[in-house]
Amino acid sequence: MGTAKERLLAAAARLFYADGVHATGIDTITAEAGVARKSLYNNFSSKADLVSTFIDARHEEWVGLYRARASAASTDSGRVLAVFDAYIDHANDAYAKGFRGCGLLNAASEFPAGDPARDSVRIHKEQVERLLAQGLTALTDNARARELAEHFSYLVEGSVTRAGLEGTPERLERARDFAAQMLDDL
Amino acid sequence: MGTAKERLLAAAARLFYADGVHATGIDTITAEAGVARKSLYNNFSSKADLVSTFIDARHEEWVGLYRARASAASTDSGRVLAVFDAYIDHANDAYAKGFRGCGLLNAASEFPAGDPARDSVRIHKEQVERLLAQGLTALTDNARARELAEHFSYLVEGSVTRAGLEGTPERLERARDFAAQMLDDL
DNA sequence: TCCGGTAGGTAGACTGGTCTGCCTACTGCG
DNA sequence: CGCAGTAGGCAGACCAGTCTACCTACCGGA
Repeated sequence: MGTAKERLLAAAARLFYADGVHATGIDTITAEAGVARKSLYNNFSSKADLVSTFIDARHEEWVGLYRARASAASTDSGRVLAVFDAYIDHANDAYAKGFRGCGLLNAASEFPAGDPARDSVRIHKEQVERLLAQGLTALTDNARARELAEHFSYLVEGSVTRAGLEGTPERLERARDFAAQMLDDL
Repeated sequence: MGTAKERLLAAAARLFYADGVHATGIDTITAEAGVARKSLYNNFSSKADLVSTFIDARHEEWVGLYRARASAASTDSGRVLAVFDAYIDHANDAYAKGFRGCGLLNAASEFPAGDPARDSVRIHKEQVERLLAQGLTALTDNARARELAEHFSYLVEGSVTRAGLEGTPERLERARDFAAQMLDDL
């Protein structure tokens, strides 16, 4: 069953994603994890600390999905498109209450401007763009790679948002197609 | 000062945008509006009703910004890019606690899958894409117009999300540039 | 081998505060 | 009068977080 900390983090991830951060109470998390409330405060200093850990874990999880896709790709284009694939994998995961878009963007939108949680998500999205740019340098010059990375970032984030509203990964796949066509045209 | 209903809606819009829907209580809204709690329940059947009205009002407000930009545009391309301009206008509005991206997307992300609030926002975003497609039919054939409208929708939604994380409209302007270049290449 | 300390788990009471929503009583105005 | 507003009390639920008390499991030393 894993340690109390692992189970708390897994339960929090499920509930935060499905219902939102503010809508999920401490009692709900401990009940879902099958753990005493004290154990939560033994492992996390506050709910904000749990949220922060959740965001970092989500980030690592996505990077893992991306790396798996990137190392399995056989072409330079494929390695760029691995960013889209990682999001599609994410969308195809089983979600208790349906696909609802990017968990990090959803979490960020619950916090006011200037909140550390928003900064963490901003940095995560900047890293996604950086990974796109790195992949693109194998295909074109540096300036164009940066420009395309920014363009692809908007395609990814926009399509994952639309996909989340509709509950299916279709729009992510469409965005991937657009990106693939642009790579072909290079 | 306007009627109690108007002031409640304006106060709710400010607070929902700045702090989020769940984080904003009834008392905070009535205090911000300078209105008694009873007046809220005289004009809205529940907080959910107020949220629903807020979403509809935001949609109408955005359509107004778009129409102003579209009718001021002198070229077919300009009328397509008016969608980006409407979002940039929106971002440049004065926000009490800073620009935080699209208020409708932020609101939607606070509700679980299947909630009517999410449906309203999904329909809003579909209408934005439809407006893009309508503008694009003046510039290319129908199939390509639909495809480009989808692509531009992702550019808009992705860049407004990134812009919201960073607190400035810069990324929206970059996305507009990308779209403008694609229109030039038609 | 046994003994005692420690770490981390359980259950659940409790505080102080906020949430939505309903209620009464009063006021100003057409 | 009647309506729409005001102020504010109140109920019932939920919130984060603290606390007590008990229960293992393990580990090091006599």
